[in-house]
Amino acid sequence: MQKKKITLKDIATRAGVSTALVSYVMNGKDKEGKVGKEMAATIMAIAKELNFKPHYLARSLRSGKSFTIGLVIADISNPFFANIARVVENEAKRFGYTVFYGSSDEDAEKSFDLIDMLHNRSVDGFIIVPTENSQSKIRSLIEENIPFVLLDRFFPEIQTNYVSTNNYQSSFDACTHLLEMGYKNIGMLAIDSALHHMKERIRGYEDALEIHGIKRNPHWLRKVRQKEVSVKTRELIDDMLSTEQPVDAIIFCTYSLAVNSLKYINELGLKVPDQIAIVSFGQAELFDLYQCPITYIMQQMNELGKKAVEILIQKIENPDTPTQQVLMQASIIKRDSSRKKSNKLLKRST
Amino acid sequence: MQKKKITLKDIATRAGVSTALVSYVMNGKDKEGKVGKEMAATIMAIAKELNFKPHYLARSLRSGKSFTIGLVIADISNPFFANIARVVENEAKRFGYTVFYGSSDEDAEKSFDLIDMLHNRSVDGFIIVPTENSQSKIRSLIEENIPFVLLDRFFPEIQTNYVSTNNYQSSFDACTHLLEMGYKNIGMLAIDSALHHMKERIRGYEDALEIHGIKRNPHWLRKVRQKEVSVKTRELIDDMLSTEQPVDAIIFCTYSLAVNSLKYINELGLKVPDQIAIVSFGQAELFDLYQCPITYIMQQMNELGKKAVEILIQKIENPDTPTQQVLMQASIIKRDSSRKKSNKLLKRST
DNA sequence: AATAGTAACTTAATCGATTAATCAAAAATG
DNA sequence: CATTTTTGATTAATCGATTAAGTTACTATT
Repeated sequence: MQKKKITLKDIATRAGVSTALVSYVMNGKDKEGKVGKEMAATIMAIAKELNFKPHYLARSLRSGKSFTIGLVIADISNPFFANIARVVENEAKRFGYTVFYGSSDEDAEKSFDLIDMLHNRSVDGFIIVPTENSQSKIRSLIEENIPFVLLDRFFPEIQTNYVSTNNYQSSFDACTHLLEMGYKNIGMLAIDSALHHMKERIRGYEDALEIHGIKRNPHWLRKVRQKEVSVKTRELIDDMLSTEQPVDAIIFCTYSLAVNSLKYINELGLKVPDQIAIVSFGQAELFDLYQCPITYIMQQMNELGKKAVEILIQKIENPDTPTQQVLMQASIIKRDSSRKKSNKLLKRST
Repeated sequence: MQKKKITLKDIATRAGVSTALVSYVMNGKDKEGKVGKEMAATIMAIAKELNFKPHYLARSLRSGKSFTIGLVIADISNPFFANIARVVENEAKRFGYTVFYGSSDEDAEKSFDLIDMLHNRSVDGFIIVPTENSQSKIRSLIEENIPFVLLDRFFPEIQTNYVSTNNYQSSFDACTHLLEMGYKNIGMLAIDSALHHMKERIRGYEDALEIHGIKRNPHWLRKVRQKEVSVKTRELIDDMLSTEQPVDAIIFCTYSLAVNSLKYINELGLKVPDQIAIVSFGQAELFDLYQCPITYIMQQMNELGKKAVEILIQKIENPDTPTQQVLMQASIIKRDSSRKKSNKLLKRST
């Protein structure tokens, strides 16, 4: 149809009025008795006819509000975050906000760039899944008074809004569940990271063993740097299995650890759960499709995403809103991969 | 640090010059001898000191270029598209462009909204994975002279830029591969859609059977509407298996069909490939982790994404660039799920 | 009838950056 | 030395929408 964009001015000219009046009508100020009824109707009609769409950049430039929020997630290839992104997007839309997102790939530098880029594009606020070593940036956001909410992870030493999961409890529950199912040598494969949520997952595991009077074995808890997951996972699993007290169950602390490990377990030909029981953090279709369904810790993705959006928008629209910190409970979805330990001994076929 | 944003004006005031000069320096026009050397240096120094970041909205409003592109994908929960999104993002960044994306969830209406929204936010162009029934919108983009490239799918009746895969060939190859491995009753589970790429996948399958002298059985080719995949898949698989000529191999046309079917095949306790061989479109970690590794058709994701970005940016920067249409070859990754058919007959335990 | 009040618009500044047009001063040219 | 060119900088319009402040013209009030 038309080649150039219709502006307020086009409508104003057509109606023989000023752009201001058109703007008022477009923003519904006519309901407040500021604009004549029939004039308002005329303008609305013309706008509809010309298929007017406001120029958001211009609007934002003038008003200082863009009705956009920046979402910085840690890893888009992790289905948990992909889903969170979708929830955040939908929820934000309900409030009239658009979401721009990017993935930091767990790299602090990259997350800084992303935040800067989004900030330069004038987003009104951020929802951030922070990476290791990103405290400085978070602090500078606070100093610059930019509204934001941390999601899934947070820094206990920094006073910020956050929405996260009680990882200590989840991990404690996971380990307890395995113990109750009759497993005794429970291992944990974790990420070697300073991030609090990871430390909590480890602490929960350790405490559960402790409380149930199980003596921890250093071979059972292995950590690997995020970047090395795909190359180091195998040897760590090997190590867990080849100590004189080999593990009979493993808790995977992240989705990527689970993927890599499950692949290796398949290669080794180990039977789950008879030779090795499994509980994993993260959630994915994959867990339904493995040789046997995998027990996992289900976080309240929908609630996490919604709450984060809610808090952020509150903060954007009223900067005086006090800091809010939410820790949600996760539940453990029990499947075959952690079913009651059978008594018959199965030899591993190495 | 500073609370308010630093603008050109701040720098200009500090340097005792006009904003215009600062703008020239910031845009590197000083290299063209338009600006005095030491003045340029001073301005640069001040900009650095104040940590100046240009206000993109203002810049775009004035210049009419935003250096952003809109990516509309069909379904973010499909790992194929999630990966494409990442490739596009990275490639665009190399050219100085930022990508804003959204998922249409295979819904034409939603894709229109997304496109409009992104257009109102002044993206310079689009990369679109079109949905069924979105021809009208595509045509209007052409009329409005908005640069765009269709990705993964296209409409043969509309003359547009596109980057896609030779789906006919891929499908033909997949079916031929199964025949060569000794399977005779080959089924295909497809999406019931008017989209050309789906029709091509079906045609490739049919032609392969035809050419190898296999008489097609209507029970072997079953289609389901996208929205009904999760509820209808089971009965279609049942049907394929319960006809008097039951299938001994199935080709899944999409990732979601594969996920749902594989889940059901697990439930039925069927052994892959002894009781049912499998080849699937799409690619995902899941295929590595199933009861046996799944043979799949690997599209050149990286090349697809890169080429789409390349064509789009060409079109943006030079609107006279002629239409470009690229069809890439896919390759078939052969795994255990389609290994040579064993002779021993296995009875299905229904 | 004079004044206040209000309904319905318009004016014009503004957001921050870009850029065509212009100008002043210095340098080069004949 | 007068004139043209070049260099280096400024002015001011502009992108499209918002919004405080101002202007009419008309109605209501006393």
